[in-house]
Amino acid sequence: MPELPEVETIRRDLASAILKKKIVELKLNDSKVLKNDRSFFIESLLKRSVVNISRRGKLLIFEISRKKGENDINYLLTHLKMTGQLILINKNEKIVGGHSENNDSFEKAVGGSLPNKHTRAEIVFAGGARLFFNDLRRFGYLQIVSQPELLKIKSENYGPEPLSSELSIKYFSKMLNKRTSSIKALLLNQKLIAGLGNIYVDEALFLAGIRPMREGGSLSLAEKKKLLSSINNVIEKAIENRGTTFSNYLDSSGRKGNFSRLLNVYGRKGKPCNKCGNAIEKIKLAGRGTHFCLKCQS
DNA sequence: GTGTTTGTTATCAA
DNA sequence: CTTGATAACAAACA
Repeated sequence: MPELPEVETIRRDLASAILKKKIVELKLNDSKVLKNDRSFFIESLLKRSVVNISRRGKLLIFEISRKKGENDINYLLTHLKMTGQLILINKNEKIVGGHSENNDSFEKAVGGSLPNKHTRAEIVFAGGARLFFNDLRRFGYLQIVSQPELLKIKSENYGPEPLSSELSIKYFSKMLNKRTSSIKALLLNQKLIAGLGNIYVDEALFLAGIRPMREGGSLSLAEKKKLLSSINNVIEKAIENRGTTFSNYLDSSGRKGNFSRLLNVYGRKGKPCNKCGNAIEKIKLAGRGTHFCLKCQS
């Protein structure tokens, strides 16, 4: 389940590996993941290169080079949704392996050698590097958009980014004002705040000492401040640790994230709270598994 | 066979 | 128009 820190980790790794390299071959195995016409998709990418990689929330944005005489810039959007992976295999790397410490877990998480039955698309770069888009459940997608389309998507679908100046306490406070939804549901809403998913919402609420089922509008200013800094804190630390691997997230080298061992509540049902020792509760809220400590969160 | 996992959108309701 | 709640999607696993 890639959320902001996982997508950011992939973005950084790919940026240092594939920028300016020419795309020499495309293998599109599953038209369901393509949001464009197949021939348009190929024409938009083949014999071009990626000149920049950015991110908005959990959406990865590849800026594609123009050909001579072209004025409009196209972008390749990639959303990994729940089980999507982007794995880059360099020329002389073995298809499975290359990561000698955890070959077994790599192969298990990827679903075998590459490509495999979950490989929906493959991009081959000049020099031999291959980028595999794997997605077991096929919720993820690849989409070519123009610059105006990109700007529309970025502004209409996503609220402020954590760790940005746009996510001020003034905005955050106003955003929660008079809201009757649970704070959990509000934090999961990408239009209100971008990039958080089920794991980091639960973690941020634990750090702030706030129960997930509290109504957004019921938070005091002090609680809002605490929550905002907890969100920024957990996102920052998770990026530093290259994200969280819970079920099948892997970074672009096929490695797991290191933040998993720093989780306080997510996936820790019944285990002792790291602060007080009480058992961690798990309930269903906003349609999602929700973890919290009854004693430390109020 | 049943329940559970979650990011996002569609749909319906108030 | 805004807000909120819920189902649906998809595939695998316990």
